[in-house]
Amino acid sequence: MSWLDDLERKLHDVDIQVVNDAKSPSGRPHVGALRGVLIHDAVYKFLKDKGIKVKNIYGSDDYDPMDELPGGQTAEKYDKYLGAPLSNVPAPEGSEHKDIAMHYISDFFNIFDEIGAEAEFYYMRDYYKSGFFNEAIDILLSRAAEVREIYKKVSNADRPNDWFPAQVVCEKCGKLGTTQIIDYDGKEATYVCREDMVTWAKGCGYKGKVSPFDGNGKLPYKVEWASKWKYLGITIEGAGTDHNTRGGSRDVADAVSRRIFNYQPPVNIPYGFFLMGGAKMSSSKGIGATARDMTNFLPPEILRYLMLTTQPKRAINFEPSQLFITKLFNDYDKLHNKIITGDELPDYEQQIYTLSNVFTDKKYEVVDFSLIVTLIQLPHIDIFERVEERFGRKLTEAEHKNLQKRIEAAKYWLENLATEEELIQLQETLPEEANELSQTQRGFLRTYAKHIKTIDWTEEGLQTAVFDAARLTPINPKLGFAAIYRTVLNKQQGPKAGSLIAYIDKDFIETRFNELDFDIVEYWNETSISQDDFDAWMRDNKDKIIEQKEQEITENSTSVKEYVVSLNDGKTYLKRVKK
RNA sequence: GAUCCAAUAGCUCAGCCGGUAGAGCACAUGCCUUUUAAGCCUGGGGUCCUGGGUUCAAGUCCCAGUUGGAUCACCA
Repeated sequence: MSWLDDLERKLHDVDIQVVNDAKSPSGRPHVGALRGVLIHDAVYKFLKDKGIKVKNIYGSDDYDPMDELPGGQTAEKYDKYLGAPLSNVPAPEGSEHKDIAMHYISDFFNIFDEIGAEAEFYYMRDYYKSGFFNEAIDILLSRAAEVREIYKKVSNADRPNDWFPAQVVCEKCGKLGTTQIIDYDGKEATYVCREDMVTWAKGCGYKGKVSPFDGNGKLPYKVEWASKWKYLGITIEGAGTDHNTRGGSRDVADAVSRRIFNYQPPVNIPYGFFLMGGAKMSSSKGIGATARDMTNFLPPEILRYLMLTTQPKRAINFEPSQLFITKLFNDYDKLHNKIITGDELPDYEQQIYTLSNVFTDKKYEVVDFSLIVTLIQLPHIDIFERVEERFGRKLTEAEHKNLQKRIEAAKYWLENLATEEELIQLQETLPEEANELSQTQRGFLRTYAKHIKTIDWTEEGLQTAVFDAARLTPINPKLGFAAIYRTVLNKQQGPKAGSLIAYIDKDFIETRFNELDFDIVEYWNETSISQDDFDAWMRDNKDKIIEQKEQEITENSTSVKEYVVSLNDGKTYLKRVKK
């Protein structure tokens, strides 16, 4: 995988590589946040495998000001907290956590385990309150003019001379996002809590003087980023494309890091968004899948595969369609099967696999996802039993677990993502589209309905009967199947016909298959062969024939001769010859 | 306005360090007859967006442009 090899070449010359990523816990993290998690985790695992000393840290930026109302919460309750540090905002009703930052981040951190990501967590509130960033705050406030210059030069943003690169928590209203430090004497900062500081929060107008240290103050995002690099010794940190634009936050942080802290910025891994059906998912609006949704849906190895097989720079365009999901599972399975059969693989494919399949050993057999999707839509089917039947053995523990997770994924997909058309739906009445079936197909349905009266109503029997009926029509079995799916499900394809029919009422099937108008003369026209062709066929098979019957039938002054011929392979063919 | 990403078969895309253009699906032919999103064989189909440059050699590297998507310029 080139991007990892690339990265290895760019590593800083230090004793220990520190990989960092962070999330502001301002809402339920959307699935895009997982891309960062998995990219950084992949880097961590990749370097560790190479014998390079490395640690992976992940921060909760919980001292950031709350800049929007939490999803599903009332303005009444939370308006007054807009602009306050997230760690100081109370959690919503019913939460087991005290503050809203912990409320949101704790479940997100749980996800790490579930998807096999390893990281040491840290919380920015702790760093601020413990004074860890005191030195950074002092340096930045003292050199405010240089920071203003950087803002101007790098992102062409004008910062007035009474703007300082830190904010303090207002002693009166507790807000942080609304305060502007206008002076710093080396010990204390003079600030105003401004009404018009930002659009998303209103300050109280208070003016005061306070020490900006030990949690009283906080650095704004861009310079905070540079401070984290310097004081946490971060050497590798990717970020989404939103940060990576020219003059964007990454550029500002880079400049601050170099010029103020004399620290080489970490190796960057710019990565693209995670798009859902072509649209960017937004956590704030409560639309699109959250990280939690996606983790509940996809098995970890599939999710990891999806995130890692796409080159970081490219956007992942996730579609919840059956086609897309099936392909995703199949792509992974293909790779997995190559691994278990020991095929030669390009290095990067091997790498992706190793980084994707982090939980189980490699020696398990996977069950096709679309098959599972089909089976769980049919009642009374024990999938585990059916799979063991097919494998011809008991499932191993790993296989059982894997299958269980896939069944859950299939259920999730059916319940939350599948469209009407993708569901298997028994048609209560004969679908309109069935009128497009040929007379041959109609004849087949009638033949089949008649044939299954005489057999055991079992999945296998019903499946075999399709082929028997096809020979007796005669019709290409493919078209026969199509006729069944059209009349029963109003689809072109469907689950294995025998299994499907086995779970449907007998009378229903018989009625349905005889329901279409039937023009027997046209049917004969379509299915008849010439006497010569018939004779040729008989010559070809003459050694195999064990029984032969014939009859002539007439309808509307048209006559055909039907030959029913049984061969020694146990199969019976009908040949129809036009008179 | 600036920046980033993309453009390759009908569709979705792969193409790692420059070396005779690939896969899946779709399509077509043939086979098979317990194939139903779970058969098999074979085949057709490409101006690798355009124009220049570097090179013995460019889908790949460089420059300019076209089209589409995204991001930033307030905050994180």
